[in-house]
Amino acid sequence: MAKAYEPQTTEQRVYHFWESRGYFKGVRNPDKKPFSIVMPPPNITGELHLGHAMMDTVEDILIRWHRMQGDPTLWLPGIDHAGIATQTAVEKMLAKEGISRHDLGRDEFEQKVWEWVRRFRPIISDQHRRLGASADWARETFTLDDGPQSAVRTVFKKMFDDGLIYRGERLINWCPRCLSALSDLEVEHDEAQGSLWYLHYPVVDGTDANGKPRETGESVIVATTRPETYLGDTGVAVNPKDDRYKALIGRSVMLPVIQRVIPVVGDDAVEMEFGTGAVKVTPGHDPTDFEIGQRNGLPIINIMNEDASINENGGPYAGMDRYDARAKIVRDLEELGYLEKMEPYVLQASVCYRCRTVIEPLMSWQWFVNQRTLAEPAIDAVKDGRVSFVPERFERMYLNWMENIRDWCISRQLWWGHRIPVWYSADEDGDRIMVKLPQDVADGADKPATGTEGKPPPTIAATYNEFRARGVSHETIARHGTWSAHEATAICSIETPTQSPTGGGNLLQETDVLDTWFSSGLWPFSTLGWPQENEELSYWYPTSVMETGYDIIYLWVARMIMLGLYCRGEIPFSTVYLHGTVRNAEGKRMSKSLGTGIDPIETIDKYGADALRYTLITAGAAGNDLKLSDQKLEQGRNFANKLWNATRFVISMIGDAKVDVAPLAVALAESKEQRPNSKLLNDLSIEDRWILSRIEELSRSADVLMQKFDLGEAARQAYDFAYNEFADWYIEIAKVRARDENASSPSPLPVLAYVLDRTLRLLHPTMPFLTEELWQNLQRAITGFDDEALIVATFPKGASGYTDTLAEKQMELLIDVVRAIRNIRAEKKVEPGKYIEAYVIAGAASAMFEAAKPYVEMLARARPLHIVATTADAPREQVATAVLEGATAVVPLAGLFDTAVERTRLQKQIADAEAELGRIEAKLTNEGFRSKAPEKVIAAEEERLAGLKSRLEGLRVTLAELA
RNA sequence: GGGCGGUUAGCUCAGUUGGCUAGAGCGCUACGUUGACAUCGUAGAGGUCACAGGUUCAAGUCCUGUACCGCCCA
Repeated sequence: MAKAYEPQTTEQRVYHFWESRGYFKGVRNPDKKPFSIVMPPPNITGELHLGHAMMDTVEDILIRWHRMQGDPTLWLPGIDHAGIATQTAVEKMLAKEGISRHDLGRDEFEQKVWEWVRRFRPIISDQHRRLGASADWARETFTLDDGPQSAVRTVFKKMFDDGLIYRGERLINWCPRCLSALSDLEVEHDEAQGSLWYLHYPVVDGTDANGKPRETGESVIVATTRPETYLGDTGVAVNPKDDRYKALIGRSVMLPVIQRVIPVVGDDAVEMEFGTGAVKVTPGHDPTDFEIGQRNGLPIINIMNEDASINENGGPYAGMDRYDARAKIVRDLEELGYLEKMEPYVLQASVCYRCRTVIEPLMSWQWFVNQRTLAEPAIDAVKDGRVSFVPERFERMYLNWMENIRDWCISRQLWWGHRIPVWYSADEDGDRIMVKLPQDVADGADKPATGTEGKPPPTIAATYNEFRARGVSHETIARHGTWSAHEATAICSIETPTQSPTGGGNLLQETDVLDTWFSSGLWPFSTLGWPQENEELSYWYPTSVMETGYDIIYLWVARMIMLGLYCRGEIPFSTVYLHGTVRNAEGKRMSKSLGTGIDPIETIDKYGADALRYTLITAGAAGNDLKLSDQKLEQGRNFANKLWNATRFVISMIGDAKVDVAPLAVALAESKEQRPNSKLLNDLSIEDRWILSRIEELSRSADVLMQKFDLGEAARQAYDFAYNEFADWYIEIAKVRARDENASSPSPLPVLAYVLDRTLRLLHPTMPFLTEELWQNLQRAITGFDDEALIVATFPKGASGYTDTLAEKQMELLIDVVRAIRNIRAEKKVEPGKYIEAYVIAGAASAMFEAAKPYVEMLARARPLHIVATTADAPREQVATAVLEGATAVVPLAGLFDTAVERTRLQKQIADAEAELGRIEAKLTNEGFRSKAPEKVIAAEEERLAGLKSRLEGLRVTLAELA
């Protein structure tokens, strides 16, 4: 074995071993309860980031832990087509070649995206493997595979028939760059530095002789961050309680330049403190204004095109981009004296979560899903505990959102995704289908010309029938046109229909695709074959755990619960485990575009996958964000190396011999009934009994922690055990025993091998590569286990009830004595390698110390070491003394002795002990404590009191003798 | 405006259902290559658990309030 652990030469070989032996396959066993996780499908947009590393780590730990318990285990991986994100990514790639999707057209663009998919699928898959993910790769599913396609159409149809899906014209979030609607959840709010403009709207009263509105000379000043939207104003609102404006309600004002006369209305929603207290109302471009408009019967004027340029309703500004129009409008109003002032203002900009473009609220026909009906059972499922969250607090967040849920806009004007399974019959509704066709196609070209410079080609719009009347064929319209048909009859169908129910032909499918999260919401069962009912589905579903980031609790988790209950009447999973966001060392959100990202694969190359996994799982707690840094990764790497070397040492100690660990495994069987004979254990030396007692305790603890999803704490405890107990003490003592030529004590090898074996098992879920490699090396040196690989070896639950209290107490004392002598040596600056004489006044522990004498000598560099029964047997002059509970260490100092220093030492020990004694006595003399505290706690306090008292007495005697 | 968090050692964070002297990693100080490991070892320093009340025999942990910081939803 190499001198240091080399993950680079281990990981991929070990992974291949596992995969080639088929350990990852989910195999049904009707006699056993399954454990299943459906992996959140990473987006096909690119490579995995550390969030995925976190996801893989947590899920793989759970999966491996269950697999090691013999549970039928399925981890089902997948990839998400990620509609808007992938479309954006591919568009960016094409833009580098100077091509836009409009140059290619829908079909050809889609082919480009499929090329992208073929390129990234294997990359993503390999990255999961680098992380050690033991998923069932044969089942890997893509959201656009036939299965999920069929699931999507089936659910859509069911909802359509149930009246839960509807078309409607609503104010929606529109991304002018993606040219698509977004759901509320896909809009993010960024703080941005903007301005607040104060505009004069002249008050008018009737008309003058020329029929023009008559200005009264007064004006109302409104404040706005978006002056260009004044083009769409249909009212001014004031708070009816506002004395300044009360009188204006019912009167009118006139918009400058475009001279539209609009009413002043009263509405409680207007904040009197904001701006001037009078607000312009643009119902067509602001959600709050929309509501004010609805309440006060104000008309809606849409002033923008889909690309956020001003449309024909913008009068002189028509055709300008929204920001150019803003600048021009501000200039014009200023020149005409309508601009009161401008102030800097920090505003909440709503941006597209994919491309960061400022979204535009726009009136638009879209498809929606009614949410209230779906939410109710999903609320119940969490309230009654069928679905629980880890950590628990997310349950409250979930409920809060669910109880205030709003309808979900599911249509997207994209070219990539699940196309809505709705058709229109052109034969029957040809007059109600509005078609847009590229100009040249409408004029008879076979296909649109390329080279549109990133813009949609110029189109002309007409009804379907009008185009047909002009001689354009149905095929041409179907191939090159887009249509909006909200007045036509929607024919919803799972299979692609050839005619309408009433026999109409020339069907045109809805051009919109569905929100990606619609298909994601079906993921826990669409991946298992639904809508086909089959054995796989009935065995693995509902799944056990949904593990993902808390940032998509609404976007995804909530929808899976709603849709799972709706489609199959069953919860999709019983536990939701949410991990936090992995941030960089400065606490910044990692982002490729900002260059603050850390590549998980680079990290693995540098530190090893096990180090990364250990760090991710221990560096924080579930649901909390964590800052990842090189320092933390180093800790993981160092731990891996520590385990490597500890194992290497144990194996080298065993040498060519084969150690039989079976007797120990039997003696420490899980249930008491299986281990009636404890003679084997009783015959072992104290440190053996101690380390065995500790490893069993650790195993029991790990079992409990894992069940509670406390994965980080389980790993931390194993770390502490491996370092502080196994390596620092047990191995160090074993070294002495191994070198003991008299071989007076039994060989430590079986215990070393057994404890190491258990430790590797406990750590396997967290650090799979390293532990498998070490375990297999260890296997070659031992007999007694028939597990074929660690990945499928039994995860220890610990021998129930087995605690060797005496051994634990005595070892603690031994460790304390060694530390006390080391401490005295350090204080006196004794050369580290030099042996010095020492005494241990061991009293009742004399026999133990006598047996352990060689170790104490070696560990404390104390030779000759005298184990004596009473104080009288040890020197009292010129000695340093450490009085412990149960033993006293005495180190003769001769030339190094300094009475004053020793007195100070003793006095400090006394002071500490007295303070402690005071606390305990206060407790024990407290009536309330005596009567109300549990017996166990009282007994423990009494024991401590006794120990402390005798220790104090020893200290006082020693101090007295010193003087 | 509504909801959810956080505040514990110089830094980054753990701390289960309240119960020994509040822990870890990193950093810091001193020493050290004795045949597993310098990706190491030994010894050590370092904390009014944000603040103020309350409940309790007992509070970092439970309750109320305050301050500051953060996230989510409107």
